[in-house]
Amino acid sequence: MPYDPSDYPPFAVTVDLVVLTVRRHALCALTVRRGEQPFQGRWALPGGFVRQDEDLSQAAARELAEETGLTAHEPSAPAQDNGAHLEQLATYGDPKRDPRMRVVSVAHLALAPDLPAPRPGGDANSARWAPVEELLDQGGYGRDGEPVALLAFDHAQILADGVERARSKIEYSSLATAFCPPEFTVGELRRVYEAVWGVALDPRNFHRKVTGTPGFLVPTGGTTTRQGGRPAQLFRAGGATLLNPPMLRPEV
Amino acid sequence: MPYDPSDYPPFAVTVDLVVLTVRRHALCALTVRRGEQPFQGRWALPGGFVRQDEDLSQAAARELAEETGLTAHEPSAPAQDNGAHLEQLATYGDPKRDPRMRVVSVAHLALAPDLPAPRPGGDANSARWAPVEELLDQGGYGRDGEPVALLAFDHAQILADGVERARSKIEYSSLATAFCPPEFTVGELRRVYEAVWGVALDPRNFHRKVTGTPGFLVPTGGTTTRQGGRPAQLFRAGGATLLNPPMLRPEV
DNA sequence: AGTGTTTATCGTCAGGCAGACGACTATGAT
DNA sequence: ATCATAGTCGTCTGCCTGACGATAAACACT
Repeated sequence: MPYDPSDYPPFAVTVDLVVLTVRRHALCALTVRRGEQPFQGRWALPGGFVRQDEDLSQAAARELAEETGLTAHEPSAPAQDNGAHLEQLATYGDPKRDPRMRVVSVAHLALAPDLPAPRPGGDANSARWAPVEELLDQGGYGRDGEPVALLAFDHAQILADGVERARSKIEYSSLATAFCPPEFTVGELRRVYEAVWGVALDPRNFHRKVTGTPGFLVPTGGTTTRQGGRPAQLFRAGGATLLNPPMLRPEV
Repeated sequence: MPYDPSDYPPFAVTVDLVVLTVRRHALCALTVRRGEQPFQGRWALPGGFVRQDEDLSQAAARELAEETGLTAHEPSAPAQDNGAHLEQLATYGDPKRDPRMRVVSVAHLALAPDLPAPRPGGDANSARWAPVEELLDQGGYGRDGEPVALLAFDHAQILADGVERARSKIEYSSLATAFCPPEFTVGELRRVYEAVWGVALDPRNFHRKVTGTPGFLVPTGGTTTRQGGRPAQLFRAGGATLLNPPMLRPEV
């Protein structure tokens, strides 16, 4: 297959972001309102064009910073500072996915703690955290009675893929800590799992499991009572990234 | 971030293929010899440009058919006919990955049985199955004494990612059957796991595990003796795609 | 101060599964 | 006939999980 570098079909390449967080016991995704056609006025995932001189991961990190102020770290490093976890998700290139032209979008998945920077997009009117349940439950109505239309383009599919990635990845990795602040309790981590999976977990078995897995949690020595009830130990994420044996997601 | 559809940085988009099979107890990848600059004469992964009117998965399936004659089926469907498993792997877009221009490559992973069509590329001189161990063991020498140079472009990284995907995915899915012919024995399936993981497995525990997992294997009623020794039952891949609990890869 | 509520943490027990490994079976090779 | 090879069935032990009882330490009442 010889090919001429000067004779190839031109594409536009974008990055789209699935930014997830846990708010009020619900898994939420960052959405922005579109200002132009097509899908004007509809909600969409944040994203933008990849520039000529930047890598895909750089473009994703740049878009994430522009939309949330979060800085990203690589998938290999555990979440130690306030940055968000960022990893490539998948690439979407259906010829008809953008009616204007041929656009290939490299979707990325970002996991962030709840509101380290409470300004999604700077313009609060054009960006919001929406429960993924509402976004994926096609044609429902939001809490404010506003009809929740389908996301623009193929973003509902991208979001669904990102949510599924997050749900499965917290099973066998310590990624759930990316949803937590730098210091957190076992109960807070459990509520993350419960929100992402949409199930209730036994607090006693969960506590045994996460504290018994070497390298998962490192006690900081402090305690907190911010959840009410008996004070709980504070932990940081340990160095382990892969959990073996994994957390088991209850079936059904 | 308003953007003008007529004003965007143009990219070339390609698909590259990591085609894996198991030959002679070794995990092998399909490589082709490059005829042009850059990296002329070096081995590379098969691939090519995405056409203006085709989807990414279509482009990958087309390239796979051109190089091997295999037809692909979707990741959701289990391998029932002679086709190969094909799924998207990841996308590589470093600005310098191709010295000539900005190329974004959407890599795909294909798993095929050993030689259903023994013509890799039609031109036997320009394509070959190479053990991934040689390809990833940088700077070694092949069986014929020829120095095994690094793969062209970033293809060593792409191959490593594809191999890692395959290694982890056969843990929790029935994907290992994609390396087997339509009918196979438990022992043949075990040798697939051993080749992909590079470990030895206990035949008795393996047999108990795979025959005891509902939906993994369906007996055809026939037996074979092609491996020597006592005749073995023949199986087809069952409908189950996810194994729960998963196969456990021995550590270290 | 006492009582109830909430959350955290420790313990116990039974069932399931995996690793180690013995035993037996059915072929082909010598 | 004997051996080598590969397949198949069992047994046993240890670990992990799910179910769930019990205790501990805070706060909000009255």
